[in-house]
Amino acid sequence: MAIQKTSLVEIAMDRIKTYILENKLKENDKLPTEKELIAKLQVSRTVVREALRSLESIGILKIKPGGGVFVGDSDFRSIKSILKHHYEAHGVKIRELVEIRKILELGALRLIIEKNLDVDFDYLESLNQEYYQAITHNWDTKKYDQLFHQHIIQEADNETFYNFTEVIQEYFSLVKIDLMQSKKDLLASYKEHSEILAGLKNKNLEYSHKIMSVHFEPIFDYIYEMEGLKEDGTN
Amino acid sequence: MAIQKTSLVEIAMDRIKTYILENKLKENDKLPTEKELIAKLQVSRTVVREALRSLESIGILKIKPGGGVFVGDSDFRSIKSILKHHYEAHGVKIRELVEIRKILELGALRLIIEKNLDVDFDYLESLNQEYYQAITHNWDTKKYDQLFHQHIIQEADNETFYNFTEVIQEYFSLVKIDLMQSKKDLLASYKEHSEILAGLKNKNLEYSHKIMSVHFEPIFDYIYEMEGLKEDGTN
DNA sequence: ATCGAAAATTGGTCTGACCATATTATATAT
DNA sequence: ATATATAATATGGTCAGACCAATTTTCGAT
Repeated sequence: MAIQKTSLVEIAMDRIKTYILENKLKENDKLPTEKELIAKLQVSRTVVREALRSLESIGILKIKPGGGVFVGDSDFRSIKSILKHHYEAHGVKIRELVEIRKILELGALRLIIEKNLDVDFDYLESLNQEYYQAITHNWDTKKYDQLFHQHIIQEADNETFYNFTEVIQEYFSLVKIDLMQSKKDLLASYKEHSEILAGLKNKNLEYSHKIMSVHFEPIFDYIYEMEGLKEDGTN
Repeated sequence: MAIQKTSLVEIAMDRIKTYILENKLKENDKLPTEKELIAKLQVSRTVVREALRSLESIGILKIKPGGGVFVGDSDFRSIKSILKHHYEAHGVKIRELVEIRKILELGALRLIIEKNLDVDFDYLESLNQEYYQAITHNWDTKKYDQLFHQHIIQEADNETFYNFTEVIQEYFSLVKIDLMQSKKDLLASYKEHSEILAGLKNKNLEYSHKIMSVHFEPIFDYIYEMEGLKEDGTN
């Protein structure tokens, strides 16, 4: 078993992370300057800078030239950028992402109903009405559809779940998918949204699950059609 | 709107990422040396090094002292380390993680049945038998239980789904949770595993979902009890 | 052809310098 | 006294050159 010696940069990274935790620094709080860190950690500026850069690239820090070093936002932006590169390098099967989204959406419905949560139906219905307006006015509907689904997940009262879903959604948005829905399809989609809300109102898990499944069907149809038309596994 | 000038390091990072993509470098493939990158990118060694370090910290590269720079494994190790820090800084509600796990496991069952996948029941049953042995011999059972669940997810034929689940699992493993199951509870758990497999064999989604839900009940009971005993939201 | 020592390559760290931007202090005008 | 413009300072960004440590390659002895 080869014991690999830890580099000074890694040690510095750990100590800076620990510094943040021990001092309970929150987002945008200021860290010691490079010069101070050099004194504290007793290493060269090279090491301090490489450590800071690394921590910045994983989103833990934010470096403002001329200003100082600050604690970064915990918005998982760095995770999204990692997935972006992973996608560009390896591709991803759209089918897999859609399957995941379906599972998550079904799961959100389950959480809402099983935990007997109060849902902001007024807002969800207003979102769906905007969706309807977009459909009838031939605007871009995708945005409104997405907002609706996103908000249902938000209603599941699970922040971690919501965060992960957002990451998946970001991943998903990298993939070009144009499933050219006719106005008839879109109106059906709108109707399904309404029915899902009805299912939620009645706390009918089975029904809302059924409708949500139907709601995903055209997407799967489209995907299976696509998969039949090409060989490479990048989409 | 403030246009922020991009630093040379960021530009270098982009160019190196692009280099990997354009040359279709795979895991462990070698990149140009620092010296060569300095010549290629026409920047100082400082910039090249900070760019390489940053790319290493997000898992895209792997730097071997004395050896060279290589493409990193795409095992999401960096994402896990980001989540680790996020957990240490913000904590996480166990309830949320368990809810997510339940949703994912139910989802896996759904994918297997809806896609009519062939499942390696022999292996799953052998895993469950090991679980049984561990229970009766008073060994540590957690490992075997985990293997069983992990493999079910693996059977869902969705690599992205599996990867995300693994990340969640890693996140989960950071949390200390000891739900002290009695031998009686464990035997019930073992039985439920068997019933889940039976449900899968019969392609009975409803049944396997029901058993899986029951399977999670003691965990939720434990968690709700815990939540009642403390106020801080860190667990 | 094999093995081992020597040499070259490669990344790791240190120092000191200079630049650009942001912040702070100071002087000035009102 | 306050507000504003200006200068001084602090901070991160980049560059250059040097030396160290680990790895890889080269090459001679066997």
